[in-house]
Amino acid sequence: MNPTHEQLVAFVTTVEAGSFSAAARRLGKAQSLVSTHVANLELEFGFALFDRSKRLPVLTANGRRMLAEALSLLEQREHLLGVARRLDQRIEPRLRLAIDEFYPERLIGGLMDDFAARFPTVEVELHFPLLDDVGRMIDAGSADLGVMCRPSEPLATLETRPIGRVPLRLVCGRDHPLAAGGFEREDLKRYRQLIVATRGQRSSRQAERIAPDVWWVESHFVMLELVKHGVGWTLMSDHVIAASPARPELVTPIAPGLERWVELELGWHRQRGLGIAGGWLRDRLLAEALPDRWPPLER
Amino acid sequence: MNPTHEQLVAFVTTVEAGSFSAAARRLGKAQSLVSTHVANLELEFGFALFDRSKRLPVLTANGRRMLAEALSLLEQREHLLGVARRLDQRIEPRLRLAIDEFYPERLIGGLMDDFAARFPTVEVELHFPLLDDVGRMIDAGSADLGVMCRPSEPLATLETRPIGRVPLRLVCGRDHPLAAGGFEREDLKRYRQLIVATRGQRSSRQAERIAPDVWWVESHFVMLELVKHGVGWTLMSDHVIAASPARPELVTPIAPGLERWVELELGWHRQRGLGIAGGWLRDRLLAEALPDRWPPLER
DNA sequence: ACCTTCTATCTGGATTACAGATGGATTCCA
DNA sequence: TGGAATCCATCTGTAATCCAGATAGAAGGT
Repeated sequence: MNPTHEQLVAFVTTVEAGSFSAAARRLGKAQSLVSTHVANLELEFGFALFDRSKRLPVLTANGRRMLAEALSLLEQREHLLGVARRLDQRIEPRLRLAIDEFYPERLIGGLMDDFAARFPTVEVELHFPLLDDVGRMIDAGSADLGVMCRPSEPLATLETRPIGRVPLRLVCGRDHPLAAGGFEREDLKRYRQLIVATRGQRSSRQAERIAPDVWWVESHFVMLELVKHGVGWTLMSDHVIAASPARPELVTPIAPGLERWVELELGWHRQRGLGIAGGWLRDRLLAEALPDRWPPLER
Repeated sequence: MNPTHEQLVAFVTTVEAGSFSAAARRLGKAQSLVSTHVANLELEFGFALFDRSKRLPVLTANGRRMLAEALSLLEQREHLLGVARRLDQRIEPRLRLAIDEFYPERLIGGLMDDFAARFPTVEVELHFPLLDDVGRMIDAGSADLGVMCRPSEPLATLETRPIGRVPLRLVCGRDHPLAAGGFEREDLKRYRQLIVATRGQRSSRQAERIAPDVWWVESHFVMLELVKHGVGWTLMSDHVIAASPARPELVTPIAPGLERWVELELGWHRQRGLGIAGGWLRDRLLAEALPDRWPPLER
């Protein structure tokens, strides 16, 4: 009986993702690889981990029991890697950042300039994921450090610190009924609301909905295009609005009684830890938290 | 950074065995494989685990730190395997026993007869190791269940239960000065003592020495041949004496004040556990412990 | 009924794993 | 001091394994 790390990862990721195909997408592997890894694990163990009578695999009782063991083992392994990483006196060769699009880009520029000067040998990957969750990327090992919106259900494997919040403004098209302002908060419910979210995020984003009529869109830019055309209204941060090609056709009317913001936090893997360069960047990001007061948008 | 299970096993076994070559022998692998596994682990970690300036590798400070992590991880993995094994309702296909030669063979015959009837599909390996330590075999995974002498430094990874003791008799050749009997205990020190032990066991067997002049021999049978020829005397159990081709030329004089015996115990891997068949045999071996009184040797 | 998505199986190419041979160095013993 | 034994690192060749991608069948949703 010799289960491999990859088999255990395939098993655990299948449970978390809900299917072999979703697990494969998350891991960046072929679906057949995940399917085969789990099947081989079941052969080695001598019992089924999943019930496959329906289209989607469902954990068996034994599977639940082994899931607990596998999670524990993978956690222990991350711990070992974390210890090794801390003992490693070298600067890591690569750092992968995942930054939610709500985080203002202008804060990153100067910081990464300093980083480049200090760590010229580190290859940086800068992701602004939307189709993936930042927290899940860190958990899965495809990102080392990330800026994310505070999740409703935080992942236990992440170490997180709050770094501030970004205020959100009401945005609509010039011809939208809300464009002139002078309306009550209740009036917002009469018009369609657009919310940015990926397929897996709808449940966690339900708290953001105000209107009963909601469209979910997987792109900030596309959504603002729709807003420009009067499809509905949304709540968006200044820097995203400023960067949109639709900017000239967008208006941000005063919404009395509507103070909304996005709480952002920095996260990294608790056990895996960070290298020297990653630790430096984390400390800088924590030190330079978001400002409390925001300048008004330039016209 | 993706250390494999085999790399961690090679690392840990090298520490325990004292060298890459000894680890390779213990694992039944090529020396180059162990050497390469550890070297690759060091490349991944980014620091040396061993100091190789002398002929034998010596753990570095970082290596000691990683050893603790690796042992913990391997223990956790054994735990997972143990859980899987207990959930596995099938009878295991193979059971490997390692039995110290001090354990009387005649107690095994009937027991294994019952075992064969009850578990006809289980392939049994029966080892009577001398060049290997029973406890280490279980620890390393090359034996599932074992009968061993109580070690002076028990392995923490083993679950053990005492199963009795085997009395030892003084044995010498017919022409040896001690053959006639009628001597005091102090007289034993005047003659050479022969002790069975492998290379790694001398330190743990020091407690058995009575005479200052000791020969260490790696075979019960060879040792009794030497005793027959008057090279020295030894302490041995009845059943080993009875089975020796040298038996007719050996005598067992009464040694007043010399009560010696070997404490035997049953052991298995704490985390890895045992299957259904192995569990059955363990329970039978525990239930049928060694008798307290021994019949005299037949002439 | 049709489309989308999922799973299990199969194929082929690439990569990896490992045993064994070898040379150089260290250590021990006579 | 010299020879033998043992150890380690490197190299080679063979075999086995790994994985992506294609495919067919089934489940589920609209």
